[in-house]
Amino acid sequence: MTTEGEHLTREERRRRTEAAILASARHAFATSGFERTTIRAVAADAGVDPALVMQHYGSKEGLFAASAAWAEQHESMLTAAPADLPRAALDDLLSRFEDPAGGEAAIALMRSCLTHPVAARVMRDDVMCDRKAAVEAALEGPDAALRAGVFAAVMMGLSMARYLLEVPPVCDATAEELHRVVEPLLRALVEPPTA
Amino acid sequence: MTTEGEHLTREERRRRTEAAILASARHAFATSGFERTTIRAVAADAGVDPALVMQHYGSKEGLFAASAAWAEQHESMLTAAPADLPRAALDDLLSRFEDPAGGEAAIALMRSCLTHPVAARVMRDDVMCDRKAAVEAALEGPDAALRAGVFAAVMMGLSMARYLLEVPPVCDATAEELHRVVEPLLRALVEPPTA
DNA sequence: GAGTTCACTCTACAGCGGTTGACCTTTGCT
DNA sequence: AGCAAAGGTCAACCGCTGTAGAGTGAACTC
Repeated sequence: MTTEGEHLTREERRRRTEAAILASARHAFATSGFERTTIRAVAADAGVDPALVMQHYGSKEGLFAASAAWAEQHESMLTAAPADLPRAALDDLLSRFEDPAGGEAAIALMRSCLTHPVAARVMRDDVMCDRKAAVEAALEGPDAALRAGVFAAVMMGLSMARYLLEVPPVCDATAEELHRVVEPLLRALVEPPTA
Repeated sequence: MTTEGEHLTREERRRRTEAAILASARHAFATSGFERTTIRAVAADAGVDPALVMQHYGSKEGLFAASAAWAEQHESMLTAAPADLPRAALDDLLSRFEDPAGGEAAIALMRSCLTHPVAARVMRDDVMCDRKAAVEAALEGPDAALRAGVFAAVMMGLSMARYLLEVPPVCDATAEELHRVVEPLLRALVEPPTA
């Protein structure tokens, strides 16, 4: 493809096509999941030959690994006091998915995390356990580990309902509404079990 | 297959092999998702020729439709007072997934609900919206619809973390521990927002 | 300005997987 | 017994998809 821009250095060309391929791949993986996206479709969308995709990323697995990613969680998740955790976690979720590139990468990971072994491992060990650890560190009292795990599960359920399944009331809600409804819920997890 | 039982009527034979195929299919779909399970594998596991599967269920989609299902929710979900909803919902979830056949059918549906169009539709429109409606009917106050939707999202997140992704602290917890940790959380959603 | 390198394309292979139609074999009816 | 029907098998087709290898033309080097 390479629009009619002139005088592109070789490396510049390479970077552009590589970026184009990656963008198409992210979109395809985020939309259709790993199994349903074909190298050919990605290549066509990027205006490129299928074989070129292989040359750049080695294999479909390699392309997926480069496309599906979970950006670092915000520092606020790690440093927040228990009382501030709910807000920090929701902010982290919202900003992560609204980011244009990172959002699709995150969606691509989630989309396949129930059916693709590597995506499942990343989701379980990296995303969920990191989340859990961050929350658990701030918790006290009994069931701290389980409460942290449930915290992570809730965030995952919300993300999937809002961005992947697109369940009506959740995917249409504004950020404010979500804060209003979800934060009290998370607070019930984070606060030491009253009584 | 057809173990060495004697004198089976034709219809009886048919029922048995059909049941064997369905059991294998449920297991395969629940374990690997729609795209990764092959008719051939299902047939082999059931000790049957692949073509027979087609004859019984018409197509892979038909087999999936027969395998992935979401049993009716317990009446308690529909008749519970708001204060009892959390317990009813958790009981519904736990008993649904521990049921030997229904559990795999439910897992099969969830496993593919992010990547298979029909499964996604069923999950969104039937499961989530029914759940939401049941909860919403019991709620009052502002954001009732959204709170009901978030309620459904939380249940989905828990199910996936526990039965599909198998995230450590959540999948190892006993029913009692889950009740102890999750119910207060749901109560925060169900109770009218205490200003 | 000639040769090399590198991005890129074309063509083809090989395997898999859903699906089909012809065939066999046992059951049930008369 | 004999015929029809239904459960079940076998072999094959056909399209798709990941992947590999040879080739091409433009960009860089000297």
